[in-house]
Amino acid sequence: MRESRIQFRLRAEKIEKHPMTTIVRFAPSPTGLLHVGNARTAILNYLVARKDGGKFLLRIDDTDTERSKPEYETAILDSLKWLGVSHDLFARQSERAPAHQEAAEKLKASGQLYPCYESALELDRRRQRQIASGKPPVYDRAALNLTAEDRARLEAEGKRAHWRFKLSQKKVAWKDLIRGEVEIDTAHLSDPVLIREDGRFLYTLPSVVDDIDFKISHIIRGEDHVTNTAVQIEIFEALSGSAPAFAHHPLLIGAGGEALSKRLGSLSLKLLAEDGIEPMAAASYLAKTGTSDSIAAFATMDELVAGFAMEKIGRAPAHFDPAELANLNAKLLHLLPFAAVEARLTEACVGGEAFWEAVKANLTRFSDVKDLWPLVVGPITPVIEDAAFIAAAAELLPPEPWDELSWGIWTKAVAAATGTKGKTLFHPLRLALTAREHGPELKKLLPLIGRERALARLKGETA
RNA sequence: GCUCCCAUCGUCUAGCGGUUAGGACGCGGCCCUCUCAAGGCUGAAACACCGGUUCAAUUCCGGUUGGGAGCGCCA
Repeated sequence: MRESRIQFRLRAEKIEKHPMTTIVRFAPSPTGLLHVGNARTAILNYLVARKDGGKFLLRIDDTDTERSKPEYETAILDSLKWLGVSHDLFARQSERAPAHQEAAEKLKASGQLYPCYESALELDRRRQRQIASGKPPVYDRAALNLTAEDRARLEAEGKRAHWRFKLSQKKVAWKDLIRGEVEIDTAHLSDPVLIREDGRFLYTLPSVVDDIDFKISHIIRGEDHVTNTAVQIEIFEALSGSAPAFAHHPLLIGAGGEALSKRLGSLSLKLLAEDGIEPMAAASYLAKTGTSDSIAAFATMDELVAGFAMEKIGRAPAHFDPAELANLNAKLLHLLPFAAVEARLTEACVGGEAFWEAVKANLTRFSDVKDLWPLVVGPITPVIEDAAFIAAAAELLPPEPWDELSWGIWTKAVAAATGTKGKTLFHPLRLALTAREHGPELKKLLPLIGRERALARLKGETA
């Protein structure tokens, strides 16, 4: 009896926990480049999908035909690919007009979508007036009082209607996966325009229709959408009788506390890539900032998936600091094994495993390997300040084969012969061999340089 | 102007009435070391303010201040 009840409880919890398969979506509008704020939303969605074994829909929200550009869509796709956020499903809102139309007809039939005839200019003036007199700029629903005759007259005058969704003017509440209980009073909101005067849809209705048709289980987006969510829940309910789960994450703000805006073109992923930021450094930073986890470099998405939990996301805006990302980038490079970069080293026409192991701790960005490679293969024009000392050192260069011990053997011999030690011993050798004050450890570099080339440099030749 | 959210080291945060207020990044020092890194050890660094409630507030409540967001025929 007791046992069976526990079993029942367990089963019930399981069902409740996984009522359906997780399907999330990331829905950028192709009106600009993907920036770090969008990318964070994309990653969060991706991690949820991966963690739950669900699916990730990439949806291009291109209902604004004036501002949407195919080249932006391409750029967004490229950026997501670079980031390592892959999608299972793909859709473009512009291609789903019939479904949107059908939904609109349904709402018109039920009287929840009503025609309005005010001009944009008129509405704008009205808003100004409301704000000036200290009132919230909310649409007064004047069009709701229009009779059939009024409408016929306006139409006859050549006026075309735009259509608004009739809000319940009640409180809409949901349990936000990040913010907890949220309650929005739609009485404080304007009835949203769903269809423009020219017949094109605004983003609100297509978004809901597509979320329903693609069986989206969780809508995870920035907190700039919370009031939209109240509106959209009402549309969800009008159309399908239920709404998905919602999670609104805090927005990213600039290192100095200023707003991050896509429209200002700030901090696009494209720019980060050009700056030599590793995709996984960006992904690690964006997945971890604003969470209770330490911000650290992770080499694979799998690790980020393993550590992900919605509960770890905070409720306050997080600062995005490019300097911190650059630092994380270096950290990531330092922990990458040769196998992870082999192809890229080949592509960059630089050395293999020994070279990577010798220089990786000195990298801030991957492209630094190109600057370091000449230390090994030349040409390097040596800097020799004390010719006699260097000549003496050259005489003592041990015979090959060389390994990491060769450096020690050689420098001990030089020390014994010349009576120098410490910096006065090593500094001239470094300058002669690499022409630089600083650089990777010479015990690792020397075998790579090789005896012939080392000797040439010690003789003052460019090699 | 109105509505909503937030407030702990410089940054990301842990804390859920009694703690030497913990960790991570960054910063300083020491060690290692030919240098710069890397690595090891170590140090400095925070409860925004004012009122309540309470034996006791970082923690609960109210206000102030500060920050974020929304109020489009944008998304």
